[in-house]
Amino acid sequence: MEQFVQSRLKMTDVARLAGVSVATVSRSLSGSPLVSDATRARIQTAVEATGYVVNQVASGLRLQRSRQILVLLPDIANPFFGEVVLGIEEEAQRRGFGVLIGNTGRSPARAAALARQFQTGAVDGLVLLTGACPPGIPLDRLVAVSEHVADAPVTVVSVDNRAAAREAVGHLRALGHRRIAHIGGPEGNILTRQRLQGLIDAQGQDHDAAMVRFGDYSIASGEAAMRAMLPSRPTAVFCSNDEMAIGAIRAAREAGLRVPADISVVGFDDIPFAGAYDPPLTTIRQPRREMGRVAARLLLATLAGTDAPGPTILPHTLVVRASSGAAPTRNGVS
Amino acid sequence: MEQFVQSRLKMTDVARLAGVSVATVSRSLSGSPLVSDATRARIQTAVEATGYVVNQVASGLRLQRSRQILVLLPDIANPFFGEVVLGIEEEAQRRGFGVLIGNTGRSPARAAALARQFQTGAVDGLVLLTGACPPGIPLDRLVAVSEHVADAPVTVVSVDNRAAAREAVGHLRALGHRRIAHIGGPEGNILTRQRLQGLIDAQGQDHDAAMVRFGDYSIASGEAAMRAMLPSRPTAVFCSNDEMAIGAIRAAREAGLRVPADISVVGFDDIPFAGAYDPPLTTIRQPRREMGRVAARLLLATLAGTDAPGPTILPHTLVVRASSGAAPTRNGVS
DNA sequence: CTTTTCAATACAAACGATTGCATAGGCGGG
DNA sequence: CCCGCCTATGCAATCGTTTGTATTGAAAAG
Repeated sequence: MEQFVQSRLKMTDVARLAGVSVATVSRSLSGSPLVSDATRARIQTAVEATGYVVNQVASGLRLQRSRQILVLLPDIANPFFGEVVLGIEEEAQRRGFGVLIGNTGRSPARAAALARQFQTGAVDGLVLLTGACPPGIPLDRLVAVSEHVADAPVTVVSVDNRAAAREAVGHLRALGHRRIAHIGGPEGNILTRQRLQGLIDAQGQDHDAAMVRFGDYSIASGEAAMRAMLPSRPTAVFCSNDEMAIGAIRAAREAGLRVPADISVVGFDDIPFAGAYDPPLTTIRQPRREMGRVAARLLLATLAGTDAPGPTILPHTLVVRASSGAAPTRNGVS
Repeated sequence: MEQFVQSRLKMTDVARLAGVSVATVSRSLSGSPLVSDATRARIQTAVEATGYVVNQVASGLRLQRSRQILVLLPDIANPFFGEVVLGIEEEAQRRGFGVLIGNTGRSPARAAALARQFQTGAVDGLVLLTGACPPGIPLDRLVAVSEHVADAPVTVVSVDNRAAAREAVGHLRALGHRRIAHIGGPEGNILTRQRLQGLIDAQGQDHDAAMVRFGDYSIASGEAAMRAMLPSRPTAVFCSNDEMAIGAIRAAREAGLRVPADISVVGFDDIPFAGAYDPPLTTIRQPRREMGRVAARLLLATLAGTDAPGPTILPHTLVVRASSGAAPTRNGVS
């Protein structure tokens, strides 16, 4: 009834079985040319017979590297990150690196605890999907995605947020909207500022600072922000992510407005639910998988000492769906 | 322009600074009573002055444990898991354990690579949120959540899926529905079978095997399954998760049906988007955070050798929202 | 047949922390 | 005043790999 649990094998066990020293086993396993074919074969047999795998902890201690990277994200439940992580994994795997994920939960303490994984040698590098960078990480071991890191010249892989916002708002203006509200991310955040700036670029004279609110990227915060702005009678709202856009739609409906007939809504990110919502969300698609891939490529290149090539600003796409439509005419006749 | 990067400190550095041996530093840091208060204070000062943190890799090698647990999930983008992970982290943190997350992407190869983290001593235990258990992990280092593990008597923390399904379908029957379709998870899966059984329990004579389809928990698969079943004219559909329920709603609408006037939809899980959808989804809420907490508690207890107490079947809740309503009368008059 | 050379292997010292055991003082009792 | 005991500390082995430096044996060169 016992599960088959082999007691942890050591390299010495394999060595004994193959009739060689651990040095030879180690060299054989790491593909050194200093091992004869015959010996290599015997070792291979022994490894397979025992199911031995090298102890990464011991190896990591000796080599001072682990061939693992750690992805730090602020909220594992946020659907934006899934695809980014896939991109990272894809690229890491190709280079023989493993990927671990750490959830900081927006808590600096937890971020610091995870960063210890690095300082301690358990991982070789970090990909930050969160703006808060734990202290004490050398810059060449770090790449950020989407979020700029405060107070540190960390490489960031992202879209051109300002241009994307400009495009989103331009789309609304082309539909005749002028009274365009905005629900941004956390106030003060660089991303938030960039997207707001894009809105202002597009709105020009029509920009109304009273129709700007800030949320925390949650549905509830979008709902609250929208409710607060409804008295100003916007005909459209541009939201800094899709969750807040969904919240905005809910608030608008609660007030008896139809989307998009009475009010148009544009989101950001194109998370998987965006296209499935009713109405399907018009939004800015970020090339999330590619962003992950590029970030990993950059990080692994710097870890390897190679210089990291290629652009870090990736192209976004405006995805027009049913949540945005022509602005209502003044007398209510569309 | 250089970032402040302290070269990696070793315990010897701290020891030298405090004027003691590494042994004493080690003892002091691990709270041994064999260190005098004066020495302890001096060491503390030195640690703080240098910002030293112990090298977990070296420590792990010596101690043969890492105080880390690894959560394996099949799809990091699935919103079901977020809250579970939070529960796990909460409990782990309380016990001084760190939590890492591994994304298996339903690929056995990746699962195996992550399992190596265990075999290699980088993590002490595993929480599986995926049905596929990588081979070679001792049973007492494992706890599963929600999904049963095939072919192995692994402890599983879950709700009573059969009873929950029975309750969901009972709710529909109480609303007058008899022609109830079902979209399950992957065919053959234990979870899928349990929920199907609950449906059959509740439907009794009314159960129609022709109105059962299986999906892969994605919106698209729910949509496809629903489309396939619409010709059978169900008045309600019970889906094995919320994404597929959303897919079902989309398919129904595409066919010109109103939800819930023409067809009621019930989901499972109560993911964050369920309540925000239009219409808000009637669904079975799983106590996800608590499931995570219990799983972590169980795992850490067995790791510590303590016997793990308490139930592993947690209570679910039927959350009635607007996607379910009275069955339409035969002549179309409701 | 000796010497050089070279390929293949073994030896042993790291990597950085932990811990059993030895030891150095300090103190009380005789 | 000396001895034993106890407390606080140091020494050194250990965890499992990797790798620079022997070392071995055989083939090539003389």
